[in-house]
Amino acid sequence: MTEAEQDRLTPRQRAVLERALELLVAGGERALTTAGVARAASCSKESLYKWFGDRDGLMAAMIAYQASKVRGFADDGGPMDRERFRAHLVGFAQDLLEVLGGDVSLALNRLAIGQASREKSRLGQLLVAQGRRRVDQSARALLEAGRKRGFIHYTDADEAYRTLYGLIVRDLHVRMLLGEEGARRPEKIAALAERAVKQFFALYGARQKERAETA
Amino acid sequence: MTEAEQDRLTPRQRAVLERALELLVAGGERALTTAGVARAASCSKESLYKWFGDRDGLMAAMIAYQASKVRGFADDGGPMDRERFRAHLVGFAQDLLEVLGGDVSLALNRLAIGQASREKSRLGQLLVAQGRRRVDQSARALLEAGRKRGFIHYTDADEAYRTLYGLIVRDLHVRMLLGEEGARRPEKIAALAERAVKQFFALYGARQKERAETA
DNA sequence: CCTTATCAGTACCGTACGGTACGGTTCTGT
DNA sequence: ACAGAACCGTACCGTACGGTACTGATAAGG
Repeated sequence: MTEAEQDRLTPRQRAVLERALELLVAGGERALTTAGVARAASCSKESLYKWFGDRDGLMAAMIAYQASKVRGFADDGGPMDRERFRAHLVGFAQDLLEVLGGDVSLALNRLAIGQASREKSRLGQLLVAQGRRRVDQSARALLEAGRKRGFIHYTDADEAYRTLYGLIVRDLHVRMLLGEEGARRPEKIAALAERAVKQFFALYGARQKERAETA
Repeated sequence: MTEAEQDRLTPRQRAVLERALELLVAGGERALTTAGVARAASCSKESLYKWFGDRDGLMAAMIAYQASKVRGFADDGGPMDRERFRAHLVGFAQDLLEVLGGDVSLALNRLAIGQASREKSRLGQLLVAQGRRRVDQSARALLEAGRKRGFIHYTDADEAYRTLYGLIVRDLHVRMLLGEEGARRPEKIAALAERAVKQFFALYGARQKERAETA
């Protein structure tokens, strides 16, 4: 489902997708039945099939709809000193941890992972990737802004971003997906973000560039 | 299912679990039907229910059985200079990436993640955690050995290990779980491991301890 | 040879789900 | 006011699955 089709959703359809997402969050994929969605959203199954084609189409629409709500982190382009850049990175880390740990995000990732084995309907995985790309690209833009101003140094932007991602998320995402209780600690997010950014600067800060890059 | 019960499995039952794992790898959870397992393993459904109780018990047995095959990385305790320690870390990183990217591991993780939402049968998640704990503990022992010999420095072993994990795995595990093609690149494992260990030494090497620890 | 236990194979049952069809109602445009 | 579309609620159908019961074959033990 393209972005153009996405905008073509009527408010009614958006409301249906919201209810469907609630069902998915509450009960996992097994709770996402067409009859259940129709009942919860007070619409007919016939309308569901008319709007979304089939169950796979409904799931794809749910993912695309949710992805359309995740906005990137805009680079205001204004003056930015080193401390402001660092604060931006910490903010990115916090937002990332909050997004990944959100109920809807976890439920949709579980759904997409569950569908990953089926040859057909790989759309789910692609659409989740589309949702992630927004976050990724804004983060890459942020890194590039810091590099141009000389706060950090790298030769491979992708490598640098993935390292930042690893330092922030570690194994938290998978553990949250597995339902591990200790993994979701919203009160720890600030400290996790600070530590990750500190480590990232230790690796990619302009004064230590030789240590992180040379292979 | 405890380790003692695990050993009580007959060769016949192990063979059935092997076939069940093959089915799961080939077709995901939807392919793991009781009739399908019985047919593939040439046993009766009645025997399946006698041995494993129900479908959840079968899945738990599969996870426990597979976890029993994942061995940790033994610390030979012998003399170890800095280079040997580094080589051990690189070897751990390679093994970790290979295990996480294995077909059976991915299939079982997808299965456990799919079951995570259901209140009942959280066993799957716990047993996967048990399987991971073997890897975790041996890695922690390796780090501790390096710390005692002064090659690295940290105050919180858990923090250090999680950082190492993040540097090695980054977002590869989730992307592999999502079925992303570009994520599974066995030929890249060696380079990934080298880079991760290099970055880990930059953060936790004994000479740069103040940069990684002080918050 | 007889008994007993185990197990493969099959048939069966209840349930739940995806998808379709239809009657009745509300909204919309003319 | 009227025609047509959109849509809700429900009933329905085919299928697939989890779980159980039954039958027949095999093999060990006396």
